Amino acid sequence: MSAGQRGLELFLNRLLRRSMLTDAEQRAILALPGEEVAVEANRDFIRMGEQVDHACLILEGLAGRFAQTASGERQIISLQLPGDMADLHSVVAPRTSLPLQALARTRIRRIPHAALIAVTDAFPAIGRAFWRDGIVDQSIGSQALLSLGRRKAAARLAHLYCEIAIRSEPLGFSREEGFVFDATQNHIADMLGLTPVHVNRTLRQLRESKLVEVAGRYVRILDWPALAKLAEFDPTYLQLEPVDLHAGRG
Amino acid sequence: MSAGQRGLELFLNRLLRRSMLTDAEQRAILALPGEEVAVEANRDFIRMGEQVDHACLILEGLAGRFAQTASGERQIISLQLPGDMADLHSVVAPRTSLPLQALARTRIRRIPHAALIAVTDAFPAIGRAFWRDGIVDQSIGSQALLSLGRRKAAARLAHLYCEIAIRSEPLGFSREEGFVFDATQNHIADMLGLTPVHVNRTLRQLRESKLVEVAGRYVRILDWPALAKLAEFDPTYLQLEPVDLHAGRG
DNA sequence: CGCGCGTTTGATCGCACTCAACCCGCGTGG
DNA sequence: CCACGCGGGTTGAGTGCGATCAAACGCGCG
Repeated sequence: MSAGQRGLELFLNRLLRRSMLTDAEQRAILALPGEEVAVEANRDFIRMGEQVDHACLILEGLAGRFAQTASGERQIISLQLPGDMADLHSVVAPRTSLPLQALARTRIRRIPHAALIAVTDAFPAIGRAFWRDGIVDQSIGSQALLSLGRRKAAARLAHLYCEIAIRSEPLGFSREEGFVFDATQNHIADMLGLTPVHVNRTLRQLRESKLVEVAGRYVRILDWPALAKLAEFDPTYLQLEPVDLHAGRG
Repeated sequence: MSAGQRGLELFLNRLLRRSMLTDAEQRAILALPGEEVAVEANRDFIRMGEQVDHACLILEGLAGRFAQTASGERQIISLQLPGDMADLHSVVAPRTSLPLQALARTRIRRIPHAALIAVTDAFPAIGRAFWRDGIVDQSIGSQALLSLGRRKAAARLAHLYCEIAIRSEPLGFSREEGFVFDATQNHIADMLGLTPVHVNRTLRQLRESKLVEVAGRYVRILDWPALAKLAEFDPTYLQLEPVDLHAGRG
C-alpha cells in the first residue's frame, strides 16, 4: 500500500474507534485525495488568520496548535499525533484562528476541503463522524483546562504522559514498553502552563519516584498505576465507544 | 410569538452570525420541536455519564459545564448564555462525559436528537452549521486555556468580563450600559482556576482601578479600552464571519 | 430572630516563577 | 583538529502570586 493510503488508514481507524461506518463510507474515506508535505521542526505549516482550502492529516512526527499572549508567551492548545486530522474543523471554519506548528520533523498530507465536503454530502454519517471526531479533541481540551486550572505541576505532567501513552497505542506503542514523545521540555512547559525550569524539576521528581523513564524522545512508564493515580487519569474521555450515526438509529 | 419560538430565534441568530442558511433551512430550524423545562440554581440538568436523547437550548439564565478532580475541586469548562445550545455535540456524542449545571435559575428547551438528525440529513449545510457552531465553543475554550496557562488573575478576570460583554450583546445588552452576569464569585473562581478569596481581591483591584462596576448580577464596564488592554482581548475569536457551507461554494 | 450563602478582609504559607549559571552534544567553520 | 555557537537540559538562590486558614459582615429568608 502507498504511503498516502497508510496515512488515511490511520485516520480511518481513528474514526472507526468512535463512529460506525459502512463499507461504502469507509471506501470513500480511503479514496480521499491529497498531497504529502514534509515540515521541519518548529515551523508553522498553518499560519494565523490564513484562509485554507485543505485540512492537514499528520502522517509522522508531532504537531501542535498555539495561542500566545502579547508578550510572546505561548500556550499549546492541542497536540496532534500521526493519524490525527489536525484541522478537520477548517472544513467549516476555513479562516483558522490559531497557527499549527510542527514540534518535530513532521510529514503531513493535505486533503482538499472540496473532497471532504463532497464526501460529507454523499454520506451524512461521515459528516457526523467528522463532527464527533472534533468532540474528542474538545474532550481532551476539557481535561487540559482541568489540569491547568486545578492540578499541580506533577499531576499535570503525569496526566500528559498518560494521555500520550494511550493515544500512541494505535501507532504500535504500548504503555509499558514505552512510546515516542518528541517534544522538548520547552514544548512541555507550553503545554502545561509552566516554565521550562519547573518542568525540568517536576520531571526529575517523576524520575526519582521511579514513575517514568525518559531517554531523549523515548518515554517509558515504569509504574502505570501510580502515575495514573497521581494524574487522576481516567481514559474514558478518550475512548468514546463506536456510535451509529446513521439516521433512524435505534 | 411563543416562548419556544423565541428561544429558537435566538439560536437561529447565533447560527446565522456564523453560517449562511437558506430560507428553507432557517424555517427548518425554527420548526424544531422541544419541551421547556425550568432548572433551579446549582442543579445539574445533565448528569455525568448519562445517555441523552435531546440537546438543551438555554432560554434564560446561565449554565456551565464542569470537570472536577478527585478531591472535589471544580473547573468550569464552558459557559452557556441564552441562545446557546449547551450540548449540541450530544447529537453525535450522546454519552456526555461532563455534567451540565445551572449556575442561576435557568429555563431550557429540550430538543430531541431525532429532530436534529433529521434536519441535518435533510439539509447537509445545517449539519455543517452545527459543526461550525461547536468550533466557536472550541475557540472560546482555546482562549480559556491561554488564560489559565499564561495569564495572571487580573487579566483572566478582565478577559472573562470582556467575553461575556460581547456574548451578551445579542441579548440586548451593550458593553457600556452593562450586562447581567449571574455568577457568584465562587463560580468565577471555578471558571478562572483561582480561589474565591483571590477572585474577590482581584475584583477589588478592577473596581479600584475604575475598570468595571459590579452590583450584584449587574456588571458595567467603565473603561473598555483599558480593560481590553489588560485582558489582551481580541474579539475575533468570537465573531467568525458568516461562511457559506453549501456544497460547491466559491 | 437565627441561619445560610455570598462577600470581604487579614495573616501566613508554599508552589512555581525569575534570574543566573553551567553542562552537554552537535554541527559549523576556521 | 579544535574553536565556537547553539539548542536543550540541569541546578541553585531568591522572589512573588495566589493558596490557605481564619474570622467577620451583610443580606434574604424561614
